[in-house]
Amino acid sequence: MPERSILKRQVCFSLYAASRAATAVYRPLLQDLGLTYPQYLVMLLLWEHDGVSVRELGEELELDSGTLSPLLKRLEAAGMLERRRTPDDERRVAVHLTPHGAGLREKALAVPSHIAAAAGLTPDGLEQLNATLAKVTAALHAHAKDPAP
Amino acid sequence: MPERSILKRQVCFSLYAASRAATAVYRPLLQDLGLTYPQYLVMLLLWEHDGVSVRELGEELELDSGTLSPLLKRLEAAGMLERRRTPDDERRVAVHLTPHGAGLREKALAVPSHIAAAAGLTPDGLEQLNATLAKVTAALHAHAKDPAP
DNA sequence: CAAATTTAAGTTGTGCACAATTAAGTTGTG
DNA sequence: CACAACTTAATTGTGCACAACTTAAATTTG
Repeated sequence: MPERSILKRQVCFSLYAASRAATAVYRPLLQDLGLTYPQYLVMLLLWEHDGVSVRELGEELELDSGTLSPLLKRLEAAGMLERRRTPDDERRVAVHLTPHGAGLREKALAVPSHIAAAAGLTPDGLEQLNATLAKVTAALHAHAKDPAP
Repeated sequence: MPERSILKRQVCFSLYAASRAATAVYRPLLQDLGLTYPQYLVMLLLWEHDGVSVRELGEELELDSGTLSPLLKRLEAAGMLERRRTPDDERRVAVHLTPHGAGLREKALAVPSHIAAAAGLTPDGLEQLNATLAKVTAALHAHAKDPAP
């Protein structure tokens, strides 16, 4: 029978612990860029597609405006982006990179390989873990919406 | 080549998203017990071994006193536990369940099976994911301590 | 077209995480 | 024994997450 502690037997704790451990590896790397991990995720999206709306960011990150609004405000205060209401739909706020924010991309390119190495998995193992996690997340989301039987 | 977004290709985002999705499934179940997910983790440890110290809780959960002290204070205020400095070493604080806290265990027994079902994995798949995550977390921790080459 | 509904973003309040610091107790060493 | 080094908790301050609510704009509908 498993000798592991009550926590180590629970896959949800493993997720929780792994997620925090990954963020901890990111932290010093991102600190050099002046970013936190959630801020880095926002910047990744903006580097790919400048000018997305707060709603679109929230959809990709699975975060609501209660989290994103203050986060974007901080990034704006740091001079990395600007928020502008879109003229065609005054409800929406489009997020645009400043030159400083756009320039940070170069320095951020080295980050992912660092993390991949730290995880101690082969590229194949990483890919497989990623696929499993995507599947689990989708199943959990489906369940959260309709916590049926 | 992969059509997935910049985020979905990153295993760390998958971890972050999966962890939050799992917590979201826990939330309504634990709300019935008057617990948050981190509080539930603490209670799991106490149900297994009453009277552990704050340091030991922190070691198991990989959390420091900056997180645990206020969390325990809230559980104490809710009447679930008591904190007592140990006589043999006045630095340590032992955490003891109250009858109410101990009694909650029965109601919490149904929780894990709910989550396992929601994750949409076979028991085998869960076990394997758990093992992979444990391995990754250990590798990440090792790297965090010594961010060498 | 006016009222009701829906959508987008922001605000407020609670509870983690975590860095940095503080305070008090214990241990080790000269 | 004295006192430096270490250990344990708690505190302070920042930044997420997330629920609940507010405000304003757009859309739907009677």
